[in-house]
Amino acid sequence: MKILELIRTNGVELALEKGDHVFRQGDEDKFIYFVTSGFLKAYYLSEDGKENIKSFIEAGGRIGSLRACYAGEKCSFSLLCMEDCKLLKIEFSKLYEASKTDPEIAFEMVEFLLGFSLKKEIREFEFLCLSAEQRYARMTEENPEFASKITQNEIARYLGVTPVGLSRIKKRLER
Amino acid sequence: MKILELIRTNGVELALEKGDHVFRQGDEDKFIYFVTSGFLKAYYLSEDGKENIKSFIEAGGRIGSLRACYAGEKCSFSLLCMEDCKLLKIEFSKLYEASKTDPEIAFEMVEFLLGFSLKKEIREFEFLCLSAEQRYARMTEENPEFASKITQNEIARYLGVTPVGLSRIKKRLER
DNA sequence: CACGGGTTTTAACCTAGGTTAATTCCAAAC
DNA sequence: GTTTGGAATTAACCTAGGTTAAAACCCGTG
Repeated sequence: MKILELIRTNGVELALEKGDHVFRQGDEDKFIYFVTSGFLKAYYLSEDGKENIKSFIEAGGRIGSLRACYAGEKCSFSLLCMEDCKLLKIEFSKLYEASKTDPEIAFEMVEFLLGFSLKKEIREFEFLCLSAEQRYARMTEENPEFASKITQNEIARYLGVTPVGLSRIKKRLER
Repeated sequence: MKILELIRTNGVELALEKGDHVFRQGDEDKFIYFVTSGFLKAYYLSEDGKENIKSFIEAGGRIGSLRACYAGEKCSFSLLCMEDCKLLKIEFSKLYEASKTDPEIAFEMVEFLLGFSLKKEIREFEFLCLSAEQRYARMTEENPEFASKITQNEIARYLGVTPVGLSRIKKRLER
C-alpha cells in the first residue's frame, strides 16, 4: 500500500481516548483518518438534538468528511471515539494531489473509492427498499461483531429507528 | 477527458428507444454506460413487484451496476430508457485495467468516484435523517428540472414513499 | 365532441414506528 | 449485600405513511 507509505511520511499520528471527538459537525476538517486501532462512530445531530448514526469504523477503516474535504463545506457529521483510538491523519488535498502525480496512489484511491461506493450503494438500497425490521435482520446477520461493541440504542440510531422502536422489532422477530 | 477517448476507441455505441431496457435486475452486465443523450431511470423491483427508484440519469451521466461490475454479483437493479437514448458502453474491466496502467485515466476515475460517493453520501443522509416531507421539499428545490420529465408517481418511488403518500405530502405543504 | 387510458386526488381504514413516561434490568461501585 | 445510573422494555397514545378502491382530472385519438 503506497498510500500508507505516504501517510507514514506525511501524516500525523493521533492517540485519542474513549469519548474524544476527532472532529465535530460544523468544523472545517479536511483530513482523512486511517484507523490503526480502536472503534469510532460517525453521527449526524439534527437541530432538535437527535442523533443519527452514519457509520461505525473499525481498525483498518478510513473516514473523513467528503463534503468537507471535496465539496468545500463544513463537516456534516461528528466523529467520536468509542474506545481509545490510534489514528493517522493526512490532508485530503495531499492524497488528492498525489493521485494526480502518482499512478500507484491513484489506483489505490480508485480501489478504495469503489469499495466505499459499493457500501454506500447497499445502504441506499436498504433504506429505499427495506423496512426497519428487514434492515435489522440483515444487520444481525452481516455485522454480528458489532453487537458486542455497541448498545442497542446505537444500533437503532444506525438503522434509522428509535431505541423503543427497535425493542419492539426485536420482540416481534423472536416469535 | 481521456476516459472518453478510451470509450470512443474501445466502447460500443447504442441507440435505444423509449421503453427499452439497457439491462435488467438479475442480469450479468459488467458494462459502464455513458449517456450521450436521453433520460433513464434505475430502479429496484421487490419480490412483491414494487418499484423503488434508485436514480435518474441525464445526458452526461454515467451508470452501471457496481455490484455486477465490481462485486461479481448480478445486477441489483434495472435500467430503463424513459426517452430515446444514445449510450456508449464499455466493459468495466477495461476501465479498471486502464486505471492500473494509465495515470490520467486513474485520476479521472478518482474524480468521478469522489463525485459519485458524495452524491450517495447525501442520499444516505436524506434517508437517515429526514422525513419523506423534508426529502420532497429538498427535491423540488434541487432538481426542479426533473419535474417536467417524470411523473409524480416516480418522484414518490424515488423518495421512498407511495404515490398516494406523496399526494398527501404535497397537499400538506401547500398550506 | 365523446372515448379511453393513464395520472392524481380523495377517502376510509390499517400498521409501523415515534413520543413520553414509567418500570425493569443489569452491572459496576461502594 | 446495597446503591446508583445507564440500557432496555413496556405501555398508552399519536402520527406519518401504506393499502385499497373509488373518484376526479387530463390528455391524446378517433
